[in-house]
Amino acid sequence: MTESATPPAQSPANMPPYRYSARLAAEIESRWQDLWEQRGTFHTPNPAGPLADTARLAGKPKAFIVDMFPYPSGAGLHVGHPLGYIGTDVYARFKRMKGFNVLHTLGYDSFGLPAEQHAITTGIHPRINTESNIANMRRQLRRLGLGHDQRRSVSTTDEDFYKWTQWIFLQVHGAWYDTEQKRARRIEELVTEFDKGTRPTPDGRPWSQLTTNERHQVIDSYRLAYLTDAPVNWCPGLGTILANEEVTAEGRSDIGNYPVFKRNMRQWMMRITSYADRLLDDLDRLDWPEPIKLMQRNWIGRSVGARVAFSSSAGNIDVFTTRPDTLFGATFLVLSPEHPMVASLTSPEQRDAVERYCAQAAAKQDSERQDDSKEKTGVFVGATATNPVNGTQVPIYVADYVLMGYGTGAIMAVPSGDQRDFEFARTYNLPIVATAMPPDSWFEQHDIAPSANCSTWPCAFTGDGVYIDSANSSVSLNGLTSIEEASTTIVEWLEKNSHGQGTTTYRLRDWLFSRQRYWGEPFPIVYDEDGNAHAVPESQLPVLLPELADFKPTALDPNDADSDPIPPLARITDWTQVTMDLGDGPRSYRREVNVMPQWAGSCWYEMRYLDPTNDTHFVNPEVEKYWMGPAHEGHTGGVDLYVGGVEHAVLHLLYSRFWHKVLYDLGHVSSEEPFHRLFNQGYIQAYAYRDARGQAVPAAEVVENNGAYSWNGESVSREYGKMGKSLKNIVTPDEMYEEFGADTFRLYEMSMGPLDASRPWNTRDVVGMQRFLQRLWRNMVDEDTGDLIVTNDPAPEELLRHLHRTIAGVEADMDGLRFNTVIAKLIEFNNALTQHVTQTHSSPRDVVVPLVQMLSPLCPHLAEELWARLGHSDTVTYEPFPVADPELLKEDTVEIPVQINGKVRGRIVASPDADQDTLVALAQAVDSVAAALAGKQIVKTIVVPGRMVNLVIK
RNA sequence: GCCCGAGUGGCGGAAUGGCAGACGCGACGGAUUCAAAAUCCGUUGUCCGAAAGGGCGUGUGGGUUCGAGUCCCACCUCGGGCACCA
Repeated sequence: MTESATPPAQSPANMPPYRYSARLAAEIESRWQDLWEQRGTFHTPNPAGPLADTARLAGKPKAFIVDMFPYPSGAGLHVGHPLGYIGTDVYARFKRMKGFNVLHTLGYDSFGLPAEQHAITTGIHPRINTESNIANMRRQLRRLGLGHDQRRSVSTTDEDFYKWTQWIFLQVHGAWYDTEQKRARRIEELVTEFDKGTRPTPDGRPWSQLTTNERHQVIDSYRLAYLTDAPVNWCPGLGTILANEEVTAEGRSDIGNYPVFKRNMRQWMMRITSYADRLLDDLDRLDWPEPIKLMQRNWIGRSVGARVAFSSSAGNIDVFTTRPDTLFGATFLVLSPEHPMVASLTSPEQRDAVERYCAQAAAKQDSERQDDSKEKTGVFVGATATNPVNGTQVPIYVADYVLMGYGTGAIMAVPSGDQRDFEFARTYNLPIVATAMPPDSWFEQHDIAPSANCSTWPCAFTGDGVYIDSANSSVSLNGLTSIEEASTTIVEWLEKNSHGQGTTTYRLRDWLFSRQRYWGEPFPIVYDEDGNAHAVPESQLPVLLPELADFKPTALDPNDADSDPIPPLARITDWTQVTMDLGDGPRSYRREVNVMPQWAGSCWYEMRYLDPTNDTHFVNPEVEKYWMGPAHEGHTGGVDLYVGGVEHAVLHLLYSRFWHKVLYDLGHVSSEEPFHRLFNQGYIQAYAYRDARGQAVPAAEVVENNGAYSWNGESVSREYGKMGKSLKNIVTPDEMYEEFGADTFRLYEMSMGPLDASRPWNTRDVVGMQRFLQRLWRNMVDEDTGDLIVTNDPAPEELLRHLHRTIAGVEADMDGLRFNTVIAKLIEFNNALTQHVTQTHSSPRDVVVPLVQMLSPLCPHLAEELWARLGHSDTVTYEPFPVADPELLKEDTVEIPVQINGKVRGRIVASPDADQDTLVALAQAVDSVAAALAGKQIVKTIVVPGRMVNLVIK
């Protein structure tokens, strides 16, 4: 049997004419999909604007359910792609039946590198490709029966979408971060403060004395979107800047294998670091998976410590440390090779060595420098600095294990308290001084005698110890026992004596926001003759991406590190040069020729679903308030459920939170967070097979025999991972529609396991879900005549009780997105119904109706069909979800296990609320229990009423 | 190296600290059929046993508890994230 073989084709000739087969399913499904579209079944009402229908939303709570929108790939879908979309569709349909006004749709993230790269290889314009890909994906997804409001589907490349991406950029550009109020404010308010003198200008001169250019520069330095020289990966051979992910470990381009150079270039940045604390702290309020929160916390990387000034001949050297308590143990300083003071500190004797070392470091790739398996290297600069706590002269080194981009790019090295410093000190024979006496257990663990003499230590000690040798005339840490206490003490001293201050640094960097590409949103920015950036007025948005026949980047001499990129847009000189009136008459300006990164559109797209055609606002404020809502009890506001892959844990989910907070601060949105509840769906994985030469062979043709795999008689090896064209293991939804129908396919994907777990695809297993639907269909429809076999006779009580147990369980599991156990419960109930139908040849309406209702979120087409056959003229979509009757949930009797010493030895049947004495008496009367008890003494009796009895004997 | 997450039948997976293996696949047996497919019914953790029944079982080793897949400690394996962040 092959792993993913298709079952033998059914023979329609011998099949009963009304069997629920793939053929019948296809007929039902396409009919209902057309009906839904004609009737606008999934059109969701807004409280205002063109989509308003206040009557339909009256009294209903709202549920805004969003999938992470896809990039419209040309490769088409495989069965792994729709997993999350099916999950959200089932949930959305469930919530509709629970009386919620549900908004669910899907847009397309169409700008960016993949589309552009594809265009470059094929020579087809990205717009053409993008549009045909979107059309194809819409077709494939429509066939799945997703209940989306199609009127609200948007694409980030639509002009009336990216108009608002540009508008939001201008909001960010037009804002600054007030560190006192801890929020973004409009740049005009900053100007007012400067003008009034309530806020001093950077150099202290009155605002009125600054020239226009000077004012412009001061204001620009405060903006949340700003220009700066930032190091980038410049690849002249491709004519473009590359993302870190696109550069190989050897420092060459992933595509084309050209050299890549680190260079500073003028780039747009977003001041996300201003929001570091809020992005970190607000995580606590979100209903997100803990691992994702943890990844964001690590990414932001807040570390609390101190800056300490060490004086030197070239001025003060600021170091950052998280362990100010170890200051007395600092025996040398280390500067990053890029540190601006390196040159001025270097002595003439050491100049050659230092320059050589820095040049080597500059030539290295980040990945090389960060390979911590290698030995630490560094060079003495020939100068010393003074430790402010004890006046010690400590040598200054330059070493590439210190990074310029973190803290101050300079550290104080405490070899006794930091493993990296310890290794460096051992390599260069630098002194190691203990400032804390480790506990005896630490010495035992390392098999050495307790001693403060670090010469015997095998490594640094980083825990809590008793402080020693840590005092000067005005402060002493000696005798303290905790890092926290010692740190507080020494920071107070540093601040009092102006040697430093407590401070917090972050691993998070500002966001590099420009790309030297074509397929992205143009910046709404122009430059004047002095090079000052100006915002394009709102009234002139969108700044359209100009049509460009040759959209390829200009390739340059691959080895010329000093060349400059020529972004595609720079070549259209009649576009880049523009005359406009920015309030001081028509002038000539030069447009920004970079474009925004792929992330820009995805930072806010969900809000455009709310009001997709609005041409005066990015979203009508009333509509925004209704769907995104302000925070309330246990809810941060924003999207109610956001489902997508874990790969967006940091970048997209951090950038979008940042933009949302800026919009909140400026009063444009009513919630502080965009996504209240986040759920990461797992991935569908698949087996792939390779022959002896390592070539992938078609997985569908591989034969398994006793755990060995072969293809065409040749033995092949199996691996487990992604589905991919090159692995020849792709299974498409279209194949599943063809063989089983969309409802069976949906059901299988939901039944494979919990939604957040990854699982292997097995086409062989799909048939189980089809059999279930066949049995369910047969329980209501005669396979030979097509007649309904449903009667109005009441169901037997036992079946009714089973139904209500099922309702209660299904409802709870639906709410928790546990669709796999929902399906198990429905199958169990349907199996019980089958027994009844087999005996009576009829199906009681009072259990069939709720069964169809419960099935409808999972298998909407089949449910609609049965619903109509049961005599309803309207869709089942908005029917109330069945409610479990508490009376029918109570059992008259329950079977209870009787344990002897924790092992089951018998069973009793009793009333669920029988008391302890009754249960024990019943238990002792059971033969097997009595036998086990014979001659023994019961020393303890544990009874959980309605659940179990345990007799402890000896 | 550090930080997360996960280990349950032949396979995917179920189990508020209370009958381990729900449900599905596969396999085996039977009904139906000229025959097969499809469909329906039954069996299916493992070992001993003819059976009744019993022993053993949730990665490994300890612990808490009347009772542990579930809680605690240590370890092993796999998956993921970060990676000289001072």
